[in-house]
Amino acid sequence: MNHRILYPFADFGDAVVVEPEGDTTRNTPDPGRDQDGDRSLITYFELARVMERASRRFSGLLRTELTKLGVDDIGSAQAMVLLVIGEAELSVGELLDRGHYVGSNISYYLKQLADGDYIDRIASQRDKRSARIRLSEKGRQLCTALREAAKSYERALSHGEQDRRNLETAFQTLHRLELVWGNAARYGI
Amino acid sequence: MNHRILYPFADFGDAVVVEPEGDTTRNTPDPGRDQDGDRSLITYFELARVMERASRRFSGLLRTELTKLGVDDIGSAQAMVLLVIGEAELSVGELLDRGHYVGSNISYYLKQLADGDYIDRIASQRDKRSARIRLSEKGRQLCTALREAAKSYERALSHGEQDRRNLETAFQTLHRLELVWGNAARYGI
DNA sequence: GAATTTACTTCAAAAATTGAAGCAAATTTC
DNA sequence: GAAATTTGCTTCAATTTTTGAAGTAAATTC
Repeated sequence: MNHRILYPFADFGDAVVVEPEGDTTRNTPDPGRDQDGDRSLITYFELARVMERASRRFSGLLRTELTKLGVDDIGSAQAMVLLVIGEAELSVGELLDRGHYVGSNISYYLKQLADGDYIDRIASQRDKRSARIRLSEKGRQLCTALREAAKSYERALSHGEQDRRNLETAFQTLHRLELVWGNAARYGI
Repeated sequence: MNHRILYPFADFGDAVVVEPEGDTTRNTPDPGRDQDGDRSLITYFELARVMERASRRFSGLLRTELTKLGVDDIGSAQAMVLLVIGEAELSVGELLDRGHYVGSNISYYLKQLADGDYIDRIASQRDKRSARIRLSEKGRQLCTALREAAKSYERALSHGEQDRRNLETAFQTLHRLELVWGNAARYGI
């Protein structure tokens, strides 16, 4: 199977050969198909785009859930932070590591979460600069409700062994891209 | 292999069983590992988060490239729109479909792209409401430069047969999530 | 030819992001 | 043990992005 030879047809610079392999979702954009009419190709650009779109949909779901729950003082991004915190009790720095957020950004979120009483700040004896953070009862309840809601969405996605593997593959792949792109940004090339 | 029984350990509502299977990138956050200490689990929340982070890194790369190229009148989001347009000549509506953008949003981007002379608007005889859009020479050159740049980043990601398949799996999985989450948002549950 | 629909665009307000600066506690250096 | 530096955040101001409502003009339907 010679794939190198197929590249010239790619709409974007670098592409990846795809075996169509009968899938259930025949609603796929099939990027590249129109260009060469024969073989489907995906690029990092397209992967980046689908990530963005899927993220947006996910935020949309969270927002819908929040609205349903009558929560209107925080948005999906803040809810996401709550979910990241989970049952843990951590400092802002640890949260930063966990979530790969930007410092000033998480401060902004935490302020809103604190204002809405979704989190508690516990002054630490050891280091008075960094308070520890954990969910308040209100925050915990919201998280539980969101997780509960997630379960219902999940039923729409079949949960066979193959699906699990695909999900895992997607996760690992994206994680790798995150690292590579992150390093590329920091150290060039 | 009974996986249903593993769910109770999930930190978030719904999880997916993961076979660690020796991978090269042992920098993985290993979500869930701390909770049960034995098996790694990933959830849709975590997948959504890694999508967001990877998207952010990608935008970062685009921004870096743009800066390198001396482009400072458009950002990564606008550059992405240029890449979506590619060689096509389409109406705003078609672009909307392609990119799954929000109407007012793409108007905003297109205005900036038009102001920067990255795109041409060609009045359509058939329907005077919708002009057709395509890259200007300047826009085309920028796209070419960006695609060229993408190639170098690519080398950091090995391109074996397995990698291709993983990339494809990731794409299909995210696309499916996009659809399901999108439908869920529109029609509830 | 009036009413409705389509295909956008514009606007204003809100939310999110960024980078620089600031600050106080902790640590290191002298 | 005082001064300088570092750490671990927070605050601020400026941008950028997103959203929703309203508007407009052309096309279509009634």
